[in-house]
This record gives sequence, structure tokens and C-alpha cells, in this order.
Amino acid sequence: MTIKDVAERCGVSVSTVSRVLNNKPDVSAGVKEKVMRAIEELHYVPNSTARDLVKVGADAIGLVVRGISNQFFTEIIPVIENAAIRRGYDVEMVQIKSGEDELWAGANLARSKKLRGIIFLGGRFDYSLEQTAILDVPFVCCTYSNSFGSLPKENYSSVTINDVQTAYNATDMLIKKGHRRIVAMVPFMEDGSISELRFKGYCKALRENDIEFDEKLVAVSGGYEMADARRAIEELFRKGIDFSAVFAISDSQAIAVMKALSEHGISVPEQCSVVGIDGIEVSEYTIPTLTTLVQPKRELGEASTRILLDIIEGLSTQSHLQLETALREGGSVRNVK
Amino acid sequence: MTIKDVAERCGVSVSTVSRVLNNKPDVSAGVKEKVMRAIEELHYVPNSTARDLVKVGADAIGLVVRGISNQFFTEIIPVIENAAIRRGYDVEMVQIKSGEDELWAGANLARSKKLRGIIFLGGRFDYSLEQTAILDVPFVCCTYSNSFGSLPKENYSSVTINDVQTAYNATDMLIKKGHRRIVAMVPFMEDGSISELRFKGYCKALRENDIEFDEKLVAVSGGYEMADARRAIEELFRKGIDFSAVFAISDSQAIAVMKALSEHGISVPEQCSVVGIDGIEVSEYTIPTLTTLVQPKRELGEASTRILLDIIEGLSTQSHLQLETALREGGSVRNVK
DNA sequence: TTGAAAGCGCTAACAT
DNA sequence: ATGTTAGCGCTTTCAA
Repeated sequence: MTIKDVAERCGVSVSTVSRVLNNKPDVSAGVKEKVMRAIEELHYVPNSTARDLVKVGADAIGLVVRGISNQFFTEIIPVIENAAIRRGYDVEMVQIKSGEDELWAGANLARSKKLRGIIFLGGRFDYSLEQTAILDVPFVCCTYSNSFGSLPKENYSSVTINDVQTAYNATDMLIKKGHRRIVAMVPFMEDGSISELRFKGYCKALRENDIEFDEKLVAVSGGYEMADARRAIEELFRKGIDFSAVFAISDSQAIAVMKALSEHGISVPEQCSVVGIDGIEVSEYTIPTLTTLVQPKRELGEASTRILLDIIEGLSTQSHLQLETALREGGSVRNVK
Repeated sequence: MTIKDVAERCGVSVSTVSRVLNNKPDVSAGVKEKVMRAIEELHYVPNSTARDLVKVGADAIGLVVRGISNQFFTEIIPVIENAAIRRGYDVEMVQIKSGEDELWAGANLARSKKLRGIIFLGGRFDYSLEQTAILDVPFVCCTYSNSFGSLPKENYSSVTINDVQTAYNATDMLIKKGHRRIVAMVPFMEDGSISELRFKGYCKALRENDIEFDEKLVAVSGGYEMADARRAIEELFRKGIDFSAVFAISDSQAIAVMKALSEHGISVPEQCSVVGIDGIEVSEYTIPTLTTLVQPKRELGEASTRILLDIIEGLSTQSHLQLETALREGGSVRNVK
């Protein structure tokens, strides 16, 4: 069932059918009518692949999202879409799994759909110039940057928070409230990624407050899932570690921490305080409400889009924007001074 | 940057480049080497659109997911992917927004990628034969069926739970535990969709237990979001409605209900019981753990895939499978007898 | 082993 | 207003 079948059915040429398909003006009402009926009757659906192949670069950008079930990302996606639409650009989105390479996915998407640029929502922190060379359009890294790579600043853009600083703020806040034995709930200590950065922030806060780093207080979960965090806390109890607060790398792991504590009869915040990072929707629904450092989701999405489109339109060059996180005080942290 | 550029760079024909690209055997080692180096150097990435256009139907199916941020769906997706892979099929996934038509998206995907069949993860309940005719491959509806439409059973397949029965079970359980004034937290009473079915189950449970239906106990939230549920509960308090339990249409709304109750100083389950439906991950992390009717996510995904592939391979015909939900007792329901 | 050429389904000149 | 034709970038006969 192709455009040719429709054309033959109506006794017109394929270009005429193409015209009505694309709502071109120069088709007589009668023919248009006839073609539309044939389309209906034959249940014809145009092949978008063929369309893409022939189309010239339209006003559209790509969005490559790492991790289909990352709540934090799914809250940013609509922001980016709306921001792009407002400036007259469509956005083509693809999801990739944790194992896949976002650069390849982006290059593929860009070529296939003839896009003008790419936004990566989540990705690796260690690009090299060589690796990004497969991308022939500008791109911006949203929520991450190239901290562990060799890609020159002038070759890409990024919009992020300061992960080290944010983790520092979270931990420092706990210390200021009188906590000394603070658990760091992190997936990895050295993954060359977000976990490493935030762990560094935790260490820095201890250091600057003259609290000795205690390796026993690092709960290394080995993964970003809630179950990983829960398991890591259980492990702490098994070892009989004593602590009065937990800094968790993300809200979702913070929520898992609260649960694990509760299962051990520890109430939050009375017996243990918990702080997270992100500000995902469900963190407002925990009991008590999670205290967390909220990422500016709207700004992250809007700035990424703005920067990319400005580059595309020649209004500006590559840039790197670092946004502030805000402490949202829920009920999960207690002052013990 | 196309295959032609690579060919010219090496002084070979495009077909030769295509051969090394696709790992065909009949290329001399020397040429292969040369071409591969050129690909590297030029940072060439094949255009997958052009590939799709020319390829003949491969062993692949499509997965059309309704709602990018539906936690319940995102937990089923990997199940379907793995089940398909195990039988030697690739799966192409697309996400659609609430407003978009999944049938159109499915037809589009099927044609573009020359797929052998489609799984819809969530969708409308009211297809007609005419509407589904745009699909020229078999399809199965996963987690929903055509309860409000006219599509003959023999024209599609489905794998679902019994929504009416499940809601009945949830409500009946509350009644058996002594609750009489039970709130139904539903997005809509008559939406020709899942909300309507589950609301019916609630009503049926009341009826069969000789409890009079009280419209004041229906919290119609007008949407499926957590914020919608929270608002609906606030409204109940504003009206001064008295109740001892809440049946929520989904886990996520149940979690929002628990929060709203907590904010009004009502503790769960001591002063009010809450039950949900779905069994999403985070429902295991609430405090108390949410009591809910767990959908068999694994079976839903695997059965959908099996049925579709069996049809594709001519091993069986369209079928409709209804799976059981299981009550998972958390701590959010109290016996008041 | 390699190249030339046809064609996947569609759009967009260019004719008529 | 409508038809004819030339590609879009790739794979795949078919010849050489």
C-alpha cells in the first residue's frame, strides 16, 4: 500500500496524491475529494521513512534521553519540547538504554531526520573530540558536562548544576544542624560520573568542617536503583554502623533510605535525618516530605533549548551554564544541636 | 557525508562500501581495511532512514507506549523487549503523548520500519474495525482491551487484568475489614476507559455488600496525576466528608492520598486505610508500605509478546487473555471490626 | 571480488 | 491544475 496504489486507484499521478497529502494549494477540489476518499478506503498511511529521506533539513532538533525510567529526566522532557515549539522547532525524541552510546544515537537521529542540533538529556562525562566528531550538528549536554573527558569547551555546550557544590551544600546543611556521623549513600565512589562528583562534594563538606572522613560511613550501593540503596543501608545495619544522618545521591535513593530506616525501627527525622538531591515529583509525597536540593528543572530544559537554538540560528556560540540548586526543607531533617 | 563520499575517498564503488558496512563476506581484506579506515576518518554514520526504506521486512515488532511518565508502563517495557529478543525479534519503540492517536503511530511505525506486528502498551478502549484497518499487521493491546468499542474480538488480541473485578476486590477487602464509608478516588466516573471500569468495580462491591452508594464519597480528581488526587482529597476535607478508608484507582494516586491525609493530621492506617491498584516500584517504599492489588507485570508483558509472535509465525490466532491481580498486604489498611 | 544499475516510497522541481 | 522526472542514501540483484 503505497502512494502509487492510491494514485492508480484514482487515475491520477503520484505527485497529485502527494499534493493532497501535504495540503498543497494547487489541487482542484474535485480531485482532492476523490484522492482523500481513496486514502480513506484503502487505509493508506504515508511511509514516514520515505518522507524523511527526501525532506531537506527542517526546523527540528533531536532529544536523546538516557534512561527510560529516570523520573528526573521525564520531568524535563516536556519543558524542552515546549521551549523548542515556542521557537518554531519540532523535537524528535529517542530513548536509549543505559548500555547504549548516546553519541551514536544522536548522530543517527540527526542524519536520519535531518536535524539542526541535538540535546542530550543525561550522558557520559568523558567525551573526546574524536568521539563527538561523528556529530555534524551542534549539541548541548543537559544535566551533565564533560568533567572527566578531553572535549574542549568550545566544541559543545552544557547546562548543569554544580554537582560537587550541591552535594557539599546538602552535607554542610546536615553538619550545620549538628550532625557528625553522616552516611554518604552513593552508587559508586569513582565512576567518572555524577556519583563521583557528588561524593566529592560530601567529602569536601566534611573536610571543611573538620570532620574526619570515615570510610565505614560510605554506603556504596553499586547502582542507581532504589533497591540498591535499600540494600546498602541494610548492610550498614548488619555491620552495626552508627550514624545520625544520611546524604543520598538522589531523591529516589533517599526515599529508599527512608524506607530501610523505617524497617529497622528508625524514625525520620527523630532518630535519623535524610537529605536527597533532585526534587522529583514523588519526593513531595513522602512522609515526611523529603528535604532535598532541588534542581531547577524548568531552567535546565529551557536554557538547554535556548542555547542550542541560538547556536543554530547563529545568534551565539557554544556556552556552558551552571545553575543553582535550592534547598527545599521538607520534614526529613532534624536539628540535633 | 554519505556512503558515496566514503566510496570516493577510497576509490571504490558504493556497493563495496555497503558490503563492508554490512559485514558481507565477499570483500577482500585489503579493501575492507581501507574502507573501514575511511569510515573512521570521515566520521561516517550510515543514514538509517535510507536503510529502512530499502530493507525488506525483518524480524522485528513495534511497541507503542502511551505516556512517557507512566511508571507502571516503564516497568513492563523491558519485559516485552527481553521476551521478543529471546525469540529472535527486535523491538522498535515509540512513545506517544496523551493526545496522540496510538493507531496512527502504530501504523506509521509498522510501515516505516517494515515491522511484523505491534504491541500497544496502553491505549483507547473504543476502537472500531474501521479505525484499526490502517494497521496492516497484527497487534495486541497490553494492559487494556476494547471494552467500550465495536472492534470484533477476532480482529485483535489483548492481555489485561479484569479491571472491574480488581477494583471490586480492593473495595471488598476494605469492607471485609469493617470499613463502610469508603472514598473512591477516581479521575473520572464515565470516561469510557480504565477509570470508569474501576469505578464500576467499586460500586459493585458496595452493592453486593449492601452498602448504600454515597456520591459524596466519590472523589473525582479529573486527572491521573498525583496532584489531582491530592486536590480531590483536600476537597473532601473542605466539605467535611467523613470516611474511614480510600480506594484509589492507582498506586500513584494512592500515594498522593496518603500524603494529603497526613497533612490533615490523619495517620494511615490508624485513622484511615488506603488501598491502590498496580504495584509500581515506589509503592513498596512508602511508609507504611502501600496495600495494593498488584498487576502481574511480567506476565502481562510476556504474554503480549508471546501472543503476537505466535500470530506472526502462524502458530495461533488472535486471543484474549485475562490475568489475575494479587493482593499485596502492606501496612496501609487496618481492620476496624 | 568488484561495479553498474535498479529501486525502496516519497517530494519537489520542471514541464505541460 | 496535473503529470513527468530526478533524486534522497542505501541495499541488492545482476554482470563483469
